[in-house]
Amino acid sequence: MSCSLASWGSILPRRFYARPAERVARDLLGAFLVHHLDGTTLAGRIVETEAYLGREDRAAHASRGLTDRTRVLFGPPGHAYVYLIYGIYDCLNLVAEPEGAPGCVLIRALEPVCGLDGRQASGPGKLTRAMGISLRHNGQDVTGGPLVVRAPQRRQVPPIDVTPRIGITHCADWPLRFLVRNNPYVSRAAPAGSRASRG
DNA sequence: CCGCGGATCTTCT
DNA sequence: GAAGATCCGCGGA
Repeated sequence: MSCSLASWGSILPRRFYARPAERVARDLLGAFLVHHLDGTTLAGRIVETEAYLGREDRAAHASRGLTDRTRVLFGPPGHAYVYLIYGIYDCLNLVAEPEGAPGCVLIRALEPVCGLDGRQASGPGKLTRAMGISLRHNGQDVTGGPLVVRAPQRRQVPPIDVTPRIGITHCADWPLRFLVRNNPYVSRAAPAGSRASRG
């Protein structure tokens, strides 16, 4: 992999995101998160995601309904939802589902591709720090602009593991975490017994 | 290797 | 006023 644009596919269109969050989360594996910042390009391959749903998902911010904070989640798909966690780290999500229906995908780990200069991007808090992503990106369109997601150049689906989500107390056993199998850049390995797959 | 506590602050009750 | 989609460093086995 390199910083050359030829290494990546085209920008994922809005219709890619206008689907159930768990489908979007799965299909984002292998795609590239690309950030053009201050004349430089930062990029990484998405290797770990989690889906967060709507009302029924008590682990999701959207389960509390429409508030100032969750407005972006109810808006059109293909936008960034960035929030501050524990007063320290910013977490990046991509809004899924058709407009009006809440749902998003938390980006949890990247395999460094370009410009990260040795910075770790494994873990949602470290990822945003490495990529220069912060609260100012909240609500930004990721189908055009400085922060975009691009398809793999070849539409090859990597082997995928499915596990419960990390660090939550509600709905802690729902299988909504997706990771590229055996990839060394995932934030945590798949717990024993929770392994599932799709080729 | 595993578990625990602290940092730090926004959001919602 | 409490909890929280995190991370790091410490102590013990």
